[in-house]
Amino acid sequence: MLFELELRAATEKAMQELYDITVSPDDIAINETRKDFEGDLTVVVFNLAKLTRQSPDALGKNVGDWLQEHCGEVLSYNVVKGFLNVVVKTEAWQNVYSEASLDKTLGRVSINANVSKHPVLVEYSSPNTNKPLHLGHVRNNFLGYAIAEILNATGNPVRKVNLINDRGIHICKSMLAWMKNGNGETPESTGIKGDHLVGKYYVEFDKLYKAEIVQLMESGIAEDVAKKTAPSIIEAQDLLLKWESHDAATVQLWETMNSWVYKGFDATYKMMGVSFDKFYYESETYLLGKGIVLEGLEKSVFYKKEDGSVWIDLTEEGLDQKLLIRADGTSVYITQDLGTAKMRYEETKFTKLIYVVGNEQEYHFKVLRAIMKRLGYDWWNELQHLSYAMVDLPSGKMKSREGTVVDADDLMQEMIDDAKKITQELGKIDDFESEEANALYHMIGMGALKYFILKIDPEKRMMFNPADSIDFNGNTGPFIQYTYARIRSVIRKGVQYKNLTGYESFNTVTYKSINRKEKDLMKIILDYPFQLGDAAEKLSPAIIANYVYELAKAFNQFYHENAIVDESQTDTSMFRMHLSNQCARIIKMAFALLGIQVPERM
RNA sequence: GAUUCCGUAGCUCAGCUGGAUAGAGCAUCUGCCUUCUAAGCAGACGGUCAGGCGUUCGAAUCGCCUCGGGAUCACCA
Repeated sequence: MLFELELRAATEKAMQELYDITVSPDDIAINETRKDFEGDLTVVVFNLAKLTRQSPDALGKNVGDWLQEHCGEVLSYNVVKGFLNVVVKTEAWQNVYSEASLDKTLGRVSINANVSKHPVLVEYSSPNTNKPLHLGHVRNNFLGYAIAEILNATGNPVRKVNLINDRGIHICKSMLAWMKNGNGETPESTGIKGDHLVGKYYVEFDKLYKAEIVQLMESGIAEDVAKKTAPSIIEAQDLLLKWESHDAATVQLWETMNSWVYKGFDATYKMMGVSFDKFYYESETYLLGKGIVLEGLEKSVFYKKEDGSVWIDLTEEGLDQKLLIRADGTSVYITQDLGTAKMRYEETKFTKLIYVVGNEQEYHFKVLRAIMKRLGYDWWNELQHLSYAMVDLPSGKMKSREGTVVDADDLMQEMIDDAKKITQELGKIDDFESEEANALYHMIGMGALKYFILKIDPEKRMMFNPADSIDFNGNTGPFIQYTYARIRSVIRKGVQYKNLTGYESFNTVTYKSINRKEKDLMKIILDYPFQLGDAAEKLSPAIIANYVYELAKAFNQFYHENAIVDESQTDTSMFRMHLSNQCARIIKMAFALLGIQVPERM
């Protein structure tokens, strides 16, 4: 909040001079003044009053007098039931507004001036190559992309990385089913997108496997035994062993099927509008942890059991004993992660490594941090887990093996189709060429989907009901895109018909008759850098999303009560054009951070 | 069982480092397009902030307990 720090400091000084009492700045509570009272900022004086043994009202009055006398920015004040409401001079708002609008980034650099040259790594997406992406991945991808953009906007160099899980039993299952029933099918021969084709065989494998289990159980075998001894799972495990021993035919099929999947993922990522600076593949990193294990044993951080398995005891940290190397010498998932983290640090000297991963892996990342700390890497604390909750369907959890998923490609296509339908019904862009129109449908459909997902706090589980389509009215992406398009339209008309050029360099300080809605809008505009800083600190794109909504709403209120283009009042028009333009700039910039584009017309 | 996250209007969500009368959107109902884009604006309706106890001048917000939901506690990844 603008002027918060100044007011805090001034209040502290007032207490010192008036009462000779030293208060810590943390003890001074400052809020935005509620709409129903006069004022901009409010000092809550109850705890200060206690120190002076005065009534809150009397103290409020004394401090208010002092502020009015000593602070150039303070116009007046009023005290209501222990709340000191301070009115900041309009001139002061205008000065800051004028300065901020000259800044191309609207104040972003000032937030974080002394950042390191070393990058922040954001790892997200991290798909398995045995099935197409679904709604859960959509949340991951949107979040990861947005958080990388937000960190970048606050001055951090960012690298987006993707660790693809391309090896393991899951891909062997798809391979096996394809070998048995594939008849040489390819994406080209079937016209099916590569990731979907491979996913189809994964589901087939699972059906067969389940049927075998049922059969075994009917012949009197216990469930857990049946699960381990079903012929198809044995075959899949054999296939994995063959892969690990570099069997040529197996490796070739693995490469072929993975290449189908990558082609499919590329298309999906492109549709999503997300990108990566670097891809890592688990088939290349899964052996990296061995060095860490040796190091841990040497430092006696790890210990070896009689069977040869390697462990760490984390009970002091409130965690458990954790396995790092199996008795047969193979490594487990966390061992790979330890090795990968170390390699990345050596490569990049990252200032932070942010893992965008679902909250079911919170324990895993606690363990990861704890082990790195024990091993003495002082950057252990820079490993951060951006944890997000699952997406719920009304029917319960999504299970890709059972086919109860919302497929990412289908969902995006539906959103774009809905956008097309609604746009055509409104009939505002009938003059668009088809290519231009399709780009707009894509923009709106994806905007609706991204905003729908990103406006929700990552920590909270979100409910998605495929039966109710995502809204295009109210607190939605299209509402905000629409506000942008409307501003652009008004500005175009102002320039075209009323010759209001040069509004961008209009000296806004000279405009004296600011009204209530203009000021409200100005205050929200000036809050942008603070919101951005908050979003970066909390790793929460939802803060940006909710802020832009407030901004768009404030603009719409202003728009309805004030004529922007008015030939008789050039100054007023110029000021309002300037204000509208600033508003549009922020909407565009902030939405870009969320990966959402805005149209000139819709 | 242990750890952890969550529970706010019929539905989807803000607000949570303690502050004034708890906010939006959707849904339902009512107004506003021969002035700049009505995907908009204005209004009505809708709340025991899961429940209880405590701390405090003050609790949706902090602490404890209970209830309800999720996740995790694997020689899976």
